[in-house]
Amino acid sequence: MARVQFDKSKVLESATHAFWRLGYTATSMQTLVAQTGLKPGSIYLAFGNKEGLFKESLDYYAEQSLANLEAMLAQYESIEEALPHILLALIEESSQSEYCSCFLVKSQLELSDEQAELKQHVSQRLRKVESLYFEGLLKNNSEAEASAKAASVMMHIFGIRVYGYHTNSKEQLMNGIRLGLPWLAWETLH
Amino acid sequence: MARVQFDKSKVLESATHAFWRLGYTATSMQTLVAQTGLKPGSIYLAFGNKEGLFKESLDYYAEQSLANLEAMLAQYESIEEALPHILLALIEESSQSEYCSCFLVKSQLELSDEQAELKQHVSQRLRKVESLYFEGLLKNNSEAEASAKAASVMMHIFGIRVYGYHTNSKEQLMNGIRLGLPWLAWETLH
DNA sequence: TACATTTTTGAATGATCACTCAAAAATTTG
DNA sequence: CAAATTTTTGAGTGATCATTCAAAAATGTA
Repeated sequence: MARVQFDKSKVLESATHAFWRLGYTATSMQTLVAQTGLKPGSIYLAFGNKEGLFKESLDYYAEQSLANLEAMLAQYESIEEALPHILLALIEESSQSEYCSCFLVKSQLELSDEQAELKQHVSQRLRKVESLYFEGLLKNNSEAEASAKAASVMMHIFGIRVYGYHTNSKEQLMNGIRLGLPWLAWETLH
Repeated sequence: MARVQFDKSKVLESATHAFWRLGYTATSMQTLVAQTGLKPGSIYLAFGNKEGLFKESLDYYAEQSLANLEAMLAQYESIEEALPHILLALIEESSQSEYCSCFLVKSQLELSDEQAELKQHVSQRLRKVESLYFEGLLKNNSEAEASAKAASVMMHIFGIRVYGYHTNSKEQLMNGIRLGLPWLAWETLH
């Protein structure tokens, strides 16, 4: 019956989906066994334990997010032009049914000091996103300006991730974002 | 041995602390028994079940937060003057050790669609906070302006709650907030 | 083909989960 | 004070938790 090595990215896809939707603690190994189609032993051989599978799921998600972000940034002349499209996409996403906020943000807030190592793992991925914005902003801004603007962008993204998870008002989110980020090139958003 | 009815607010104080720190799922009834000093039977008689205790803990926290917010607002002439102090306090809070973000924000993000009722319970308290800002902003703004500004304030607060949970940079947070909320009366901040 | 190695299988494990309930203690009622 | 009612006690419940491991199957190597 046993086939050769399972498709790791398919397994991570379904594990990520489960962890993202339910959270780390609320996702049981039994759920993961059901969702991935793997037997317990295979999961433990490949990932060590539940925490190992969670970490790899986080990385799987983070890599996809960063790649997606870099692709968006590459499409536009400047980050000031790209960000309105990026933020609009986040707002659109937040109005979908079964919206799960951001896996990284949810995980960051779920983990307590008792899981310090996991928490740091998540923080690192979030900082990577911020540094991507920071680097882009350095083109047209001083270091101090770029730093403040990157922080402002991150806070607005976190805002969308939380606000969009409980309210369902695209217009309200758009108005808030436009007001808080007036230095972006909103006019290119036709 | 049995004393008369336990001190409900003391019990809610410790239950809130546990739920806030660890999250709903990761806080076991055994932990709650240990933290509150109550025996399982007493908890179930008084609160029905774990979810009941969680709801009352949320209300306990939300009422304190709202009271605190109203007290801050009452201290200043306008909300534009009060908000810099309120936000500064949130930033200061985020740099403390054992910082747990915001109980409402954490709970909001932890709960999935399978706990729709609880999720709505949390959303309601968050909307109450926003409406408080909205009402205050109506004094000096049109309805549309007040609505957008309230959304912007909420997003910045969510931003502080998430950003402050993983980074430890008061200065970075302050710069981001000042940049995103330029219509506040920052000059009155000494 | 024969043997060694790797991978999968899935029932079983002890620990911990949310929760129960009959007995005991404290309080209220008459 | 005695009976009725309310509250507390805490050991015990079945369910579910993360994890294990010996046997079976598949693959690699000669």
